[in-house]
Amino acid sequence: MDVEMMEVMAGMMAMSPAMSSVTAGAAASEDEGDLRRGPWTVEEDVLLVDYIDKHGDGHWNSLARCAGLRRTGKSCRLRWLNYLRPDVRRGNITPEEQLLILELHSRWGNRWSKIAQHLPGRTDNEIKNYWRTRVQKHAKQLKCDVNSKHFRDVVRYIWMPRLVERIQADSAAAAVVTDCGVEVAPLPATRTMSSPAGAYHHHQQLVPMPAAGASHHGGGGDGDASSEPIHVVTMSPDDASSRLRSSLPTEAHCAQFTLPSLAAAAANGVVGEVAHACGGESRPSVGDDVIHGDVLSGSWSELLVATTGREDAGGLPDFDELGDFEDNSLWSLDDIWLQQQC
DNA sequence: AACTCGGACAACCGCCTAGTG
DNA sequence: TCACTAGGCGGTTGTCCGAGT
Repeated sequence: MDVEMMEVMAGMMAMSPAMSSVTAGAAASEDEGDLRRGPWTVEEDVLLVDYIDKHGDGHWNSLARCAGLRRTGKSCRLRWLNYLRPDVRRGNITPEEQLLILELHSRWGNRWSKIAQHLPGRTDNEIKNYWRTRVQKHAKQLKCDVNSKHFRDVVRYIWMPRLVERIQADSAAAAVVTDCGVEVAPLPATRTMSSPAGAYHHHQQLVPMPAAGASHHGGGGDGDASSEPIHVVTMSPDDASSRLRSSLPTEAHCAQFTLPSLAAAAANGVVGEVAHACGGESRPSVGDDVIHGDVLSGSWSELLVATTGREDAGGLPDFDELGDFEDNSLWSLDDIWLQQQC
């Protein structure tokens, strides 16, 4: 464990009230058997990070023993993957990420780890939590099941277009004001977003989905829909020193998203691309209200009235006016993008 | 100021699958 | 072929914290 890592750990302790506040609580269960349970202490985190730093991960059960951790291998693995891993991104789910989650969930359902593969730095746990707390909340407001056709319609014809609108609006603002030192052209659907993972430079591309099994997770790897074009977002950390600091919420960076035309997508098979911008000083981003919450914050009834322009919308818009689509034909970003262009 | 409630998220649990002897 | 083990994954629970009353 080098000094830098220790500094990072201290920073993480400072930013994680749960971690610091539960240290005493975790000790209460320390004597229950040989294995500890409950929240991890800073000391345990240091042990785990230190060991993995020196020996790498994997073989979690033996790793837990060798590292001197009185934890199950599973617990160590989870702690590492969901919290301590250097490239874990923390903070609010951006509109782009929301859009991607909605899109991918429409394809794969609750395949959280599979979805997470396309959102670098985001863990399956985080995406799962997002879905349960945000998306299912909206479904509940609509008094319908999250997997129902009605809710899928709402997502496709209201939520996702609004996300796209937000992304476009933010991109327009970003074209005027950017603190990244990078010229951002006012292209459609181009925006600058903020992210708490400030230490990273993101190179995000929407490219054809890689072959099944390319996942670092190794398990599963079912190749369903693997031939479909899909977002693949890659990230490359600048340097080791910044990695864990990326979890600090005060830092931000900018990344530029570009969603090219369908024509271009059809021509080269690339649905879109997200160009990287820069790291830099933290500042409130454009569309901060969105980034810190849902685009669909506010009541659904208001939203539906606003969308349909009818007071008597009756809870759901008249989707028949919006075009046909098969019941089992879920939306795609292409559809949303096309709709926005009309 | 005290209390309640809901959101957010870390952590655990149980099941499944792949690998190995 | 079968049993065992490790790892992965999705579902669920527990806890903290902030907003609202």
